[in-house]
Order: sequence, then structure tokens, then C-alpha cells
Amino acid sequence: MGDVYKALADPTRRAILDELQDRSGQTLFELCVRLTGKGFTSSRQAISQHLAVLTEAGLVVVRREGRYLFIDLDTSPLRQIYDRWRVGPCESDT
Amino acid sequence: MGDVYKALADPTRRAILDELQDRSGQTLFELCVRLTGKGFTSSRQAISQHLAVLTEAGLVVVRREGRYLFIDLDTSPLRQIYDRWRVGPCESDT
DNA sequence: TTGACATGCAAGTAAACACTTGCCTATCGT
DNA sequence: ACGATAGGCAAGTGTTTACTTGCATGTCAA
Repeated sequence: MGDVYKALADPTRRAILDELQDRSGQTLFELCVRLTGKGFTSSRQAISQHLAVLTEAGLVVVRREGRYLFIDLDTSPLRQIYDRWRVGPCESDT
Repeated sequence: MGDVYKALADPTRRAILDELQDRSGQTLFELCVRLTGKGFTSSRQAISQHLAVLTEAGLVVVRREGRYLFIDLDTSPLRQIYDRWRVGPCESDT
């Protein structure tokens, strides 16, 4: 399985995760349109390659139906980050 | 300020954070020795450059005393990751 | 069946990145 | 003062990465 940290290193990939958190189950084409609308200039191919990285990292799950590719968010791989360096997410600041 | 995500993208930098979490306030030289002991082959210059990236990201704080450079861990910039994609770190799994 | 639509695949390019090399500065012990 | 120690700076190198370009595949509607 791929590297979650490396997957998060790119701003466009983070924007994809943001977009999927806002609306999971989007089509690749939808994703491209909405990212373009938010100022990202990435082409479809670029986004497709980013999705491959995110899928490798387990942050995204992909299912193909007909000619559509539906993309779902899975944030569970992020937990390893939370577990590795405990910043105390449950404790509030003083 | 630098990019926290990009700072975490490198395995050696993550090992530095691990090492500092185990013992914060280490010297650069100590850090080099202990990382070498754990199988990392990075030179002092390489580690110094990694520290610059970590410092830029706010994950590490550096103070110079005499000829020693003391390095302290600061995990607080990680909180932005926790806040961005809520994976529910406080809820236990079912 | 034909054409438009949604996506896949692969080679090439330019920039970013991690690391080395070589030398320089500053501090401490003796 | 002198040598040894701890670290800094900067140019050069090789690899990785993000992106483009061009074409191929598969699906649906008419």
C-alpha cells in the first residue's frame, strides 16, 4: 500500500479530498468541473493521476459503473497520523 | 510559513519527529547518531536540511547554545490536519 | 450502428527534491 | 594559542514528481 503522507503532500490532492468530503461519490468529471470552479487549473488526466495516488494510499475508493467512475472518500488511513504523534486532539487548549 | 504536509512527506523527516518525540531537546549531533543507530544513512548535512524544512513547517523549534544546536518537537501544527478531515479521533471504533 | 461522452494508458518534459561535496565559522578544552 | 568539536553555507548531481500530449477503449443515446 502507498504512502499516506506522500499522498497528502500535494495541494491539488488535498483539494480533491476536501471536495470529496463536501460531496462523496462524485464522478471524475464532476470533480474536474468543481475543482476548476474553485480555481484549480488541473486537467482531467492530472486529476486522474492524483486519484491513482490517493487510491494507492487508501484515502479514496473508486467504483466503476458504466462509463462513470464514482469516487468515495475514506479518511480512515489518516488515523495513523493521529496515532503516531499524539497532539491530544481530545484535550482542549488552556 | 512552510507546508506541514510537505514536511511530513519524507520518511527521514518523520523519523526525526519520532526520535524527538522519544527524547525532545536533542542536539543535532545526538540526533544524527541515534538516527544512524536506527538504520538511517543520512549525513549530518542532510539531516540539517531536513531540520530546516521541519522548522519552516513549525514542527520543530531550534535554539542555539554555545556550539550546540538543541532541537525541540512541536506537534501543534499537526492539529490542522486533524481539523481538516474529521476522522473522529475521539470516537472509538464500533 | 454511429457518434458523442467518460475515462484509460503511455511516453515525454520541466521543475522540485534529497543528497553529496567542499569549504567556512564559531565554540570549547587544554 | 591551538586543535578538536559542532554546526553552517552553497553549488552541483541524480532521482522523483506533476503535468502535458496524443491516442485508445468502452459506454450510452439516437
